Amino acid sequence: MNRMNFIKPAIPETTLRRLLYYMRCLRTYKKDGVKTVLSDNIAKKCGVKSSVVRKDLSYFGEFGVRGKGYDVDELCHKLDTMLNSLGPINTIVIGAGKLGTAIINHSKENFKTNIIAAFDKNRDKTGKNINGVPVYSLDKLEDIIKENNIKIAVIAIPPCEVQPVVDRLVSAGIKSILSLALLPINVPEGVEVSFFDVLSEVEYLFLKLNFKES
Amino acid sequence: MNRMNFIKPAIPETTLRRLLYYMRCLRTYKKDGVKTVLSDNIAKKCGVKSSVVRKDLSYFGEFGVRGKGYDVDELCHKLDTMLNSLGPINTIVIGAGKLGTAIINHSKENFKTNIIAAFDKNRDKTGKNINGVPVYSLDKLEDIIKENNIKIAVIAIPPCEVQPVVDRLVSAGIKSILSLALLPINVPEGVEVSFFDVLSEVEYLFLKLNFKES
DNA sequence: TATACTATGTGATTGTGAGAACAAGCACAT
DNA sequence: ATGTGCTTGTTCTCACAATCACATAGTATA
Repeated sequence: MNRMNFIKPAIPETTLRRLLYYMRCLRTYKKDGVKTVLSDNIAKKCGVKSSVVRKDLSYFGEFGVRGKGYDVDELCHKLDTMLNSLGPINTIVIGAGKLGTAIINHSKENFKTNIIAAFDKNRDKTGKNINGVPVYSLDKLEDIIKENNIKIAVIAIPPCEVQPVVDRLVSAGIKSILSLALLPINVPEGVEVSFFDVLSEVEYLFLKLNFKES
Repeated sequence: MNRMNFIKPAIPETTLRRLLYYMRCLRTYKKDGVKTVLSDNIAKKCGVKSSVVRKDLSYFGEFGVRGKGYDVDELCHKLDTMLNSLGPINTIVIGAGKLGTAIINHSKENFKTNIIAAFDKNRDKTGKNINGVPVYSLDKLEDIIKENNIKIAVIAIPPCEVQPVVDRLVSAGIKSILSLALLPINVPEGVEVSFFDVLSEVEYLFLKLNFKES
């Protein structure tokens, strides 16, 4: 049954995360000129079971043909349309230093996520462009967020300056913060914070290896 | 009950991940000179329930005093000791380009994760040091992995070159791969792959906002 | 020393996601 | 037209994680 038309169905977070894998996978199939795929093809590529793929897709609709599989172009298109109907993925980056710049440049190779503005307190950074993305003074923060109805912000500034900026982001309407600084930050109910750091991920993998295996 | 001394207890993955948050949180408490914390203090900082904190900690031992809370120094020290007893978190980075270099430099500010070697197929990169980390030719891959008993590798090379390198990593004994390239990769049973990309994370947060809220 | 109070540690319960198995449906051959 | 084979969509079961609630054990105070 197609639940797509209902408002806000309860889709598991794990499903949403895997959906990104599937999309990625489907795009490479499309690029390679593959016409049809089975749930098991996708599953193997993404390292999950085929029943998981089918169940995940079933949250969004019926896309396949029994006995035959999924039409790559069609599935790709339908999922894309569905996601585009949610509006553009607009985001801002706080901090136009090394890390911020790297993220902005990296984003230009990715057509999904739009970084529409960067912010820096440093005078010699503001007013310029980084790969087409304007760098504003932090004074403009609230204005830009409200004008563009931004809900997600990426924070790439030194740890000690994080909390005041977070407070401003929250009161300006930001609902989800991706922090590249490792220290814990305080936000009110309803705002989500995730941390993002390669070395933390390595630490986690390390713990996992040590506490799960044999 | 302290399960630390038993071999490979079944600790939930979610607990392991949160443990990193707690540690991070405890270090800032320590730095701020806070002597004692309650499970609820940690919980609020990390965005979880206090009972979750207590249960998570209980997998590793009894660290608190009823009616009083946790001694910050003591808890910090005990958890650190426990993790150090697992041995050093040694890892290697494949690819000494922009991304690889950034990670290596970043790792120098983090005392937990040791990057002990980098690899690159490019002749003008090999033989040099990046912030103290030697850059080897890819020929040395298997030797270094085996000599140092490396289990985790971070891949920061162009997508098209990923799969052959993965195959070599796996047969050299790598158990966990963190890929910074977005394309799916194939590994045998028992080897885990995670993907890591800021913009994918933004995409995920976006989906989460749209499919979870109100 | 006794009593009230406070916060931990844990057993029990609820909830949620993964995996397996099966029913349903389409294509194609005969 | 009908049957066969194949893969999807879905139900059901199991396992695991989050949450609750309470017993436990310490502190503080009079």
